[in-house]
Amino acid sequence: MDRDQTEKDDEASGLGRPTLKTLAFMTGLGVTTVSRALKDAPEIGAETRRRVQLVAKQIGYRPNRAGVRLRTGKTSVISLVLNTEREIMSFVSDIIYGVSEVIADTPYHLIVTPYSRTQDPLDPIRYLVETGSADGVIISRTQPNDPRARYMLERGIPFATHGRTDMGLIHPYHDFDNYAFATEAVRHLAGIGRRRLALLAPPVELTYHGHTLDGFTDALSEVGASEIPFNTVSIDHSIEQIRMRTAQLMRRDVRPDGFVSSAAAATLAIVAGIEDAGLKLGRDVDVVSKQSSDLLHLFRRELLVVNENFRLAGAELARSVLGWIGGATPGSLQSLSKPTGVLAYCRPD
Amino acid sequence: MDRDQTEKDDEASGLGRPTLKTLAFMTGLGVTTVSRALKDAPEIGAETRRRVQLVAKQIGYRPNRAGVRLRTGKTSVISLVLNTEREIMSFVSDIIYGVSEVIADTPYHLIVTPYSRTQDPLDPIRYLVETGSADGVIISRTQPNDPRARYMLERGIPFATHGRTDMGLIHPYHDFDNYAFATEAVRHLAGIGRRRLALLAPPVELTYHGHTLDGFTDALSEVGASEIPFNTVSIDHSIEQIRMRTAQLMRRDVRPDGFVSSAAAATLAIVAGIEDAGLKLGRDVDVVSKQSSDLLHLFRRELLVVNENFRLAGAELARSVLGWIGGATPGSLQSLSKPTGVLAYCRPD
DNA sequence: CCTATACACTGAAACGTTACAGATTGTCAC
DNA sequence: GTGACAATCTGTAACGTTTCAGTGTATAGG
Repeated sequence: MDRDQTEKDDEASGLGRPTLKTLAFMTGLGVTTVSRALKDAPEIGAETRRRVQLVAKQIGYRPNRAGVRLRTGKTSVISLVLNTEREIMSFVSDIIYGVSEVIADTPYHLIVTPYSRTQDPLDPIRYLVETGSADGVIISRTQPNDPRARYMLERGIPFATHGRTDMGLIHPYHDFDNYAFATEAVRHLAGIGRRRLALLAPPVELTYHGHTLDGFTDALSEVGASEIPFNTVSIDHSIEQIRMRTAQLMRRDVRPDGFVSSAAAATLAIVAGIEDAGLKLGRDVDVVSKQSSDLLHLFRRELLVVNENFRLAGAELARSVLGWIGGATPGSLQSLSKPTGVLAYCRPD
Repeated sequence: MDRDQTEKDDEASGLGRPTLKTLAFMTGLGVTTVSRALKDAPEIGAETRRRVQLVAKQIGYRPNRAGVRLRTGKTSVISLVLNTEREIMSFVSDIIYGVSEVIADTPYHLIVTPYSRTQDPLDPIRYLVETGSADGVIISRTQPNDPRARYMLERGIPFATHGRTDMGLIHPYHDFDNYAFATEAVRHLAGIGRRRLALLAPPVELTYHGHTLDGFTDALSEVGASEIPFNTVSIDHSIEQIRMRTAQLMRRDVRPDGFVSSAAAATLAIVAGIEDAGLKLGRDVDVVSKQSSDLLHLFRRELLVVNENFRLAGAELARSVLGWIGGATPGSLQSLSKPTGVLAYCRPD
C-alpha cells in the first residue's frame, strides 16, 4: 500500500497541467466527485463542493478542452465564416472584436473559417458540420434563399446570419435596417433639393440589396424624385470600376444630382468619378454614404454619412449563437439595428 | 462468434462520422493498422496501405481532432493574438486572410485571441500556453524588449512576431522595412524641395517606432533637411487628436512643409489638420504616407504613398510558425519586406 | 430490528486517437 | 529441422473528461 501510495503520488502530483486526477488526489476524493463538484452538481455535499473548488482555483485547474470535446462532443468553438475576397475590411475587424467581446468571459474560442471566391460558399459550412468543428457558426453575405442557412437548419447546428434570409424559415440573425438607411438617405437628398438620384447598391444576390433598393424606390416615389439607373456596378466591384462607371454616368446629359452609396470605400470611388467628370461634390451633386468608421467626413466635408456599427453586429451575432446553443428559441434571437442618424452633422452650415 | 460479429457490425458501421474503428471494420484490419496505414508508416504493406487509404477517401474519413489532440497534445491550431483597440483595421482583415491562405491546405485552424487595452499583453499568451490551446502563436505590436516573445521562447512554444524584437534572442519574425520607408519618404520630400519635415510615428513602445525614426533622422541629415518635432501624437492616437495637433503645428511660425505618416487613417487626420489651418496640400506642404490598401490616392491626389502589404505579412508569419512547428530553425524563419516604391505614381505631373 | 430512502460518494466504461509491446507469418542460413 | 530475422499485423493502454450504474452510510418509518 505504501508503494501504491508513492506511485499514485508520482502520477497525480505531476508537474504538468493539473487534471481531475490531480485534484482527486489532492482532495482525497474520486475523480467523478471532483468533476461533479466543479460543475455544481446537486448530489455533492456543500462543503466538499467548496473544498474542491477552492483547491481547483488555487492550483489553477483548467479543464482539458480535448478531453471534454472527445467525451461530450462539445467544442466550445464559434466559427466565423468569411469570404476572403469580398468582405468589407472594417467589417472583418469590427465583427471579430464584437464577437470577442461577448465570448470573452465564456469558455468559447473564435475560429475564423475562410472561403474564397472560387469556392462554393457551402464548402466551409459543410466542413464545419461534417467534422463537428464548432458548436455555432456565424455567416455573412446572407442571401434571400441561402443554402448555408438551410443546410445548418437541417443539421440542427446553431448559427446566426449577418443579414436576413427570405425562405420562410426561422433562424437567428442580426441585420442593419438598410431599408431605413435608403429611405432616410433619399429623403435627405430630396430635402436639399436633389431630384435625380442614383443608388450604388450591394450585390444583387445578397438580401440587403433588396432591402436597400426597396427603401430607395419607396422613398423616391414618396418624395417624387426620379431614379437614374446605376446597376452596372455594385459595392462589390473594384474601386477602379466604380470610379470609371461613375465618371461615365456623370458625363451623360441626364445625370444624377444625388447618390446613395452602401459602402464607404465605394463612396471614395464615386466621389473620384464625380470629380473625374469635372463636377463638384456639394454643388453639382450630393452623396449619402453608409460608413462603419468615422472617416468619410475627413475625406470630403460635404459627404453625408450614416453609420453602421459592425462591432455591435458582431456582439449581437455572438449573443444570438450562444443563446441558441444555450437552448433559447431561434425566433427570439433576431435583431435589427436602426441607422444612427448623422446625416446632419457633416453639414454644419 | 456470430453474435460478436453482429455486435461489432452494429458498432462499427454506425451512421455517425466514420472513425478508425469504422475503417478497421470495413477493411477487416485492426484499428492500429488502419491508423498507421493512413499516415504512411513503413511497416504497413503497400497494398494494405492503398486499400485503407482508398476506403478512407471513399467514405470521407476525417480524423477526430479531439482524439488526436487528447492523445498527442497537438492542437493543429494557430492563434493570432490581437489588441482589440489599437490594431489597424486593414491589418486585422488582411493578416487573417494572409494566414488563412497559408494554412488552407493544412489541418490547421486559425483562432483569434483578443486582448484589450486594460489587459497585460502577456495575459492572452499565458492563457494559450498554460491551456495548451495552440501549437503556434502569432503576435503583433512587437516591442524591442518583448515579454511575450521572451515568455514563449522560455516555454518553447513556436511563435512568430510581426515586427522585430531587440533582446539578442532569435525567433521568427516578419517585418516591413520601416527604416527604408522613412528614408525613401524623406529623400522624396527633399527631392521636391521640402526642407522642414515632421514625422507622425508609430507609438514609442513598438520596435518599428525606432526603425522609422532612425530612417527619418538618418535621411534627414543625409539630405540636409531639418526636423519639426511632432512627438505629441502617434498613429495610435485618435483621429481627432491627430487632426487637432496637426492644425496647431501648422499654425506655428515655423511649421513643416512635409510630413511622413506611418498609417493611412492618421494621414487623413493630418490632411484635415493641414486644411483646418488654411493650408493646401501639395502647395504648402507634402505628405508621404504608408498605406495598406490603395485608397489614399482617391482621398487627395496629391498624397504620396508607400504600400505595406499586410496580407503578405500574414502569409509570411504563418509560414514561419508552421516552419518552426515543422522543426526548422527559428533563425531561418525571419523575413523583411521592402517598401514597394510607389512614391511617383500619384504625381503623374 | 428491519427495511426504505435519501445522501454522498465511487469505479468502470466510453469518446477517437496513437504508442508500446507483442503476435503471427514466411524466409533464409546453417 | 532449427533458430534468427524481417515483414505485417494486432491488442491493450493511455490521454482527460463525463456518464452510468452502482456502493456504502445515515436517517426515518414501520
